[in-house]
Amino acid sequence: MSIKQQREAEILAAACRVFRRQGLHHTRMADIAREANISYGLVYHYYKNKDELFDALLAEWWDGLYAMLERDLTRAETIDAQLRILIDYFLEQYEQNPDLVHLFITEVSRSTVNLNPERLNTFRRSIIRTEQIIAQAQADGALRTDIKARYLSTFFLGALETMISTMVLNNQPLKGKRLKERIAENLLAQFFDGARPVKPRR
Amino acid sequence: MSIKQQREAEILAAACRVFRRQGLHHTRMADIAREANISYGLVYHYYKNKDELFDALLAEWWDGLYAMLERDLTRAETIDAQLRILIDYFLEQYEQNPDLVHLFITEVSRSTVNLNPERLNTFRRSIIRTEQIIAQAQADGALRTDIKARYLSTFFLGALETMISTMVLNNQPLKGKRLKERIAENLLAQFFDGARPVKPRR
Amino acid sequence: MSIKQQREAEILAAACRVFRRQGLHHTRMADIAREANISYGLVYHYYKNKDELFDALLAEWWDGLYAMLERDLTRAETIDAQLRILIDYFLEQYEQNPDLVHLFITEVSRSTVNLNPERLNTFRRSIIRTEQIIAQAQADGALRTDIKARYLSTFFLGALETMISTMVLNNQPLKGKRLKERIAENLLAQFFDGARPVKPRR
Amino acid sequence: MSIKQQREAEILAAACRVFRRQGLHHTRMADIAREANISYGLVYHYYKNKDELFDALLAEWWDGLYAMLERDLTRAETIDAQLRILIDYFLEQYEQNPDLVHLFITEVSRSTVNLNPERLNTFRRSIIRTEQIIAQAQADGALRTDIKARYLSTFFLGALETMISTMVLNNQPLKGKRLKERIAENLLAQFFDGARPVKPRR
DNA sequence: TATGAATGAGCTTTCATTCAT
DNA sequence: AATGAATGAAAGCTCATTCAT
Repeated sequence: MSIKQQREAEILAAACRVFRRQGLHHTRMADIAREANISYGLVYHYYKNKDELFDALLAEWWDGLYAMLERDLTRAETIDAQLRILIDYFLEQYEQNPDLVHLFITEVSRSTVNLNPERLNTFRRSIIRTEQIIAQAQADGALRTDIKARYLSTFFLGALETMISTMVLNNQPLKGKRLKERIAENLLAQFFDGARPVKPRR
Repeated sequence: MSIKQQREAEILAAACRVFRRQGLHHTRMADIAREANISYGLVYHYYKNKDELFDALLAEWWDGLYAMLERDLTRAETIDAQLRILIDYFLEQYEQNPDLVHLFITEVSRSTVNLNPERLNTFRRSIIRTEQIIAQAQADGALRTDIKARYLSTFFLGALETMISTMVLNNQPLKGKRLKERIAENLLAQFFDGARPVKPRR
Repeated sequence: MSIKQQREAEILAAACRVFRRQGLHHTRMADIAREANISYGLVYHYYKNKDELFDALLAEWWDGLYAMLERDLTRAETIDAQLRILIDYFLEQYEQNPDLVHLFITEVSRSTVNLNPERLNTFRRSIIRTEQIIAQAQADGALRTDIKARYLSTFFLGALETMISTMVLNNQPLKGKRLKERIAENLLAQFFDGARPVKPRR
Repeated sequence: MSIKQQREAEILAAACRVFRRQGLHHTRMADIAREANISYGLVYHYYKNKDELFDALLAEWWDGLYAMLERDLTRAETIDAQLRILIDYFLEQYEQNPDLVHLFITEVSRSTVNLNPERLNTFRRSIIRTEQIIAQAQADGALRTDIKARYLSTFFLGALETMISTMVLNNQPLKGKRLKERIAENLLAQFFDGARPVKPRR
């Protein structure tokens, strides 16, 4: 990793921490520079402006999400496995980089004003991709068809995202494989089988 | 209704429209004044500053939500009826005042930086109240107990909120009793019975 | 006293109290109205604007001071009696209306920006008048001549004014004839005989 | 002297000039910037706000005054020498930096609203210190004791301050050693020996 | 690469004053 | 006489961004 890349990573990491603490709009370029222990002029040496810095910060997240959707999801065979992959991806991301996920949740997932058109497009494609997976499962007879794929998909993603949000907003760390597994299983159980008292299927 | 109250309502309505169009942070007091066809000094005559104006705007929403929780939810007998009330409340709010719900979704539901402590507290109590309802239903044998009330509650609220969010972010109007009913029923069906192909219960 | 005059007096009294508390430049017209228990629109009914209100407030003080100089001072025979009259006038004014004297000391005596040309003129004439009295006493052989009248006058007025200022700034009330007498006698004693240990004159 | 210190000095000097011309409350930050030939924002780069700028301006004056009191006054042997030092300090300050002394006289010496608590404290200590010197001289038999130290001190400082004020308010420059000496001697002569025609002491 | 001085547009806020009622 | 709604000029202050060094 070159010195330049190192500096860029440092700045991004610093920006991420400050954004989490203060929110995107209450963060000054000077705050980021101070957090990174550099002068604020230098931030501009690496990033053209605040928007570009913010965008660079999201880039890794987006790229990872989209790549995952294309690669892993397509490969998985059952809808159970596919949704599990989706859940695991988010939980792992949160475990590894909670600040970045926090940023996504608070500044992006519910408002599009902060996104440039390209990112917004990636965002929409991700959601549509999930919907397609659901629709395919319906066609395969693996999911009920009396609820539109669009709704099922919304319900699933909403539950997942809110799960993460709750942890984010309460500053809950996500430590340990066991906890992640339980969350994933609970979410899938509710999604597939519902919240009614468990009756042995068949 | 006094002139004062009328003006306050006009300003709040104008603010709501502008906030929706431009987002909280990209809205200037001058924008609100222009939208309300008054001088910007007058906005300050009625509201001390932007934060207080924003807070006043949320107050109706919060007060309505919390009052509903206390009144209607407690009265309803089954968990099905209770959750239906919750869903209906949000859908009706969105139907009647989509801008305000938009504001809630984009500026509040996923970030707490814009909230003063009192509002934040009301917010948290609402979530806890929902959790209590779920827990009670578990105790009554109406909901499965192998998933914590906290998780079930999160999944439900997440699905509901994302449903609304999707409409909000796509600027979908919600017109007509039929559409609201279908959405509510779909959400409840998924939540209670799961996404698996429908097998006749019992 | 007509109702109109009563109202004007009330407003002036209220203004005087607020000016003392907050200073001329930190006082809003609304503050004065609130202190007088009237609407701020009404203040404008009686006084054209803030400057005119301030000027009206000073008018009594000025008029009294100037009249006294013309009337009493001229009549008194010795320089001792004349200066005593001057001192008594200030001390009595302070006793009766400390807020007004406070205003004079803090907002007028050391800065002329707040005065309109007419008032400024009266102010200057008062000082010149005092100087003339001193000069006359010098000519009569009652005061030393090796110090210019201008200086002697300055020293005397400065000592007097600072005496009052000290009481003003420390919020000392001036109650009782005895205290006033002692202050006056001390001031005259120092001015005439100096601060050296008392040696019997003659 | 660093560039930063230079700029700060420039801004202070500019502020001092504008304050003198327009008065503290009629001076805009923009006026100061224009006077210093710098951009508006740069003033804020160096001083947080107008109050802090004003305070920084007074700091030199205060610090000098207080240091002088502690150093020179304590060292001088007779009360004559001590008061002469006090007078000389003010006259020299005025000669060197009339604008700053003007500011002190017009905005500070007669009103405390513009002072922060720390400066106010220093101000009060200076006055008390002078009083102590007078009291000591009384104890030593060098000054009369039938007038309280507090009054003698007030009379002296009042005469001195008004002397300076008169020059300040009339925009009299103070040029030349001779003039300063005469003023000082006159003031001391009046203070010590009084205004009566001179009778040879002893 | 690095600094932070310098800029100024743009925003919030204040408040004297006017005016309809 | 009385009110307080309404106006908008005039400040104060912020901060993204540029630029000389």
